[in-house]
Amino acid sequence: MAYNALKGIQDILPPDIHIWQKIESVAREVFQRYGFQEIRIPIIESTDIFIRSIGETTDIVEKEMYTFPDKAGRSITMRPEGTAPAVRCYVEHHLYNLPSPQKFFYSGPMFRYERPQKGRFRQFYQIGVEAFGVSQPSIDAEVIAMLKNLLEGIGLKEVNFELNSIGCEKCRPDYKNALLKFFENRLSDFCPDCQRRYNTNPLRILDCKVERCIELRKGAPAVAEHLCGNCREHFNELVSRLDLMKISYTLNPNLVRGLDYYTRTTFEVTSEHLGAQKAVAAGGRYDRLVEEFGGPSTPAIGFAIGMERIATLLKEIWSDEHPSPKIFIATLGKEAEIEGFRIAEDLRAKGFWVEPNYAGASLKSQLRKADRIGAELALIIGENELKAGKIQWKNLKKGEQGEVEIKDIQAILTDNIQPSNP
RNA sequence: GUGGGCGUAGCUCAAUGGCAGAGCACUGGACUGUGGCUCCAGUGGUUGCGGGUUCAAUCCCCGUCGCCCACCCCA
Repeated sequence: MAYNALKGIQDILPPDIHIWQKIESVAREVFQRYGFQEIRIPIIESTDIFIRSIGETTDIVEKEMYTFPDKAGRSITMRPEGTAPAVRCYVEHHLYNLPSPQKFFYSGPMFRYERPQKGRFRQFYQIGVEAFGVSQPSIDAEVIAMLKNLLEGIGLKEVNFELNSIGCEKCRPDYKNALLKFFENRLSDFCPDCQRRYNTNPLRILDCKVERCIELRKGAPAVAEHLCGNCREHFNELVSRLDLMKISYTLNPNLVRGLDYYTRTTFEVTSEHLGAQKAVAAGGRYDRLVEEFGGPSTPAIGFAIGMERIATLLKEIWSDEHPSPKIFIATLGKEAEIEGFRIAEDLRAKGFWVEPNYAGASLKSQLRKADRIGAELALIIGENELKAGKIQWKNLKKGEQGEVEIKDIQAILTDNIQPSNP
């Protein structure tokens, strides 16, 4: 084997690709009902865009970005996530001048230079949505409902919605200070990672899995108690909307997003059927980001779905469903092969998936192939049939067989198979 | 970046310091032009790569590359 795909980067082939297509088609259908329109945005951007939005001290920016100089020496980065490019797009095209809200979705690969593991890759695919221009919590609830409908639409069950508010630029600093104060004099008892987090992202200490740290942080100030009036009201309203829609969720005060731009609402959908990387979708508000990118103050909210993780879950549900040919044409001899070629084109024009026999082979091996590729109907053309202007047909699922004049093929097809493939 | 596990046929995996195997898949035959089931045969390997120990290494040792899982972090 001369070449392999790069570490953490994988090919997606049939039959897996059919699961991906299913996810994408359901997503499009759901997004349309909620008025989210597709945008196509680049996979490379100026490096600054990600540093400014995600945060200079985050792991993503510090060590996970594919960054390189282009031929003119500009620093280019392959997008590690989609929100920052979407916001850049929104501001660049002055979309804030259009009626508010503007709601978009996009899909495609993201890139992070990480050590791969279950559910984590260096090139991974997301479907992302962003809604600009609404500060009311109703859109938070709507976006979460849309995500729920999407996941249900593709048949995904047994997922948990987790919800939190991390406050706004007014109340988050207060909370952070309260947290720092709480950890200050017992910091040396925490694990090395938490001691590092104390400086980089103290909210993350709340999420540490080390048992000693879990014990030590009991009694730490809760974010809910430090939200300002507006943020508390926003969160309460969101929660009551979700209750109204009978969407079940778990309040998780430790749900901290790693990206700097998040404000207020954060949420995550997790599954227990995955490995350590169990979030299948996640998102939140980023009310400051548009302004930071040079646009007018514009609230916004979005989420991203991890395609590989969803596909992993769906693989179990969607085990053997994949498209297969409807008709196989088996022929014996050059003349028959040419006639079969003509019939194949005719049937394809009528919308059927037709597989011919390309190379000469025994009828036995041709029918074996027809069976193995999952064809429903075999058409057999040999010397005898050519002379008589007829073909043999065989229903491979039922085992029934018969003979029909070539001009009457259509009747056999409608008796034996569906008129077209999905 | 850190830690652990694993690399043998297309796939899933055996094996022993002494001829490298099975199942599945693929091709053909039993059945001159009729699939699935059965039976038979065939194709397919520098045992990831490099070095070392040894009369002899797929096996033991060292290095290296790759994959997997976990930590960190995140979709």
